[in-house]
Amino acid sequence: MKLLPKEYYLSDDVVFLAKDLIGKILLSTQNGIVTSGRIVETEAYKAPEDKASHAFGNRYTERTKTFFLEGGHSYVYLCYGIHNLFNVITADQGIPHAILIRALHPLDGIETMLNRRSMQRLDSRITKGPGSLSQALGIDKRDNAIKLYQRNSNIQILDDGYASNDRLIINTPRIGVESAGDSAKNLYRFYLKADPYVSGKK
DNA sequence: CGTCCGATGAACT
DNA sequence: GTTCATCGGACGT
Repeated sequence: MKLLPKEYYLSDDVVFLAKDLIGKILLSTQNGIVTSGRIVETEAYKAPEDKASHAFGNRYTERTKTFFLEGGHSYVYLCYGIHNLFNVITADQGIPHAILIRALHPLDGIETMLNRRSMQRLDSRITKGPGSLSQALGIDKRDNAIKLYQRNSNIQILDDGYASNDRLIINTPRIGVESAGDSAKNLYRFYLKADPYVSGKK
């Protein structure tokens, strides 16, 4: 079980990293309570040329300034006024690439996740979809712009040796970006085939 | 099964 | 005022 080092996030190939993060473990510690899950679905956002990204055209606002931090930081923002969406910033400082984590296969702290999700019984909706997984892991705006590669961080990404490359990873267009013109056609979404926690299906 | 829509806030026209 | 990287409940087939 190894914490991904800062260097891991500095690649300028955000599409490769989106695929490579499949199988890694996202771990959240909130008030001393640990919850975690294996990443089974991601999407790359390759600004400045990507119209689907908040940082399209290097747009720089109070919200998007996080994109311009060095790779290895988190980017958490409020979507549709309700859902906190968790992203990983990649590449060197000043290059606004990001990866949205869209689904997890739950591992630790399932009881806590059930409580946060107001669910009685475990089913795949617990961490299926970017808003749902953030709620399950207790992620909100306080977790924005933190360093994911430090041992004392509330959010960390770990590699336990799970060989995701030996499994079938599907590559498709992204979800919910129809208005992004040609950028919507890019095959920037990755997911583990046959995993029940992948979004967009039952 | 499917489609529709409200919730709710940040950023933009 | 409108749009938006979403979700879940309501209702029709």
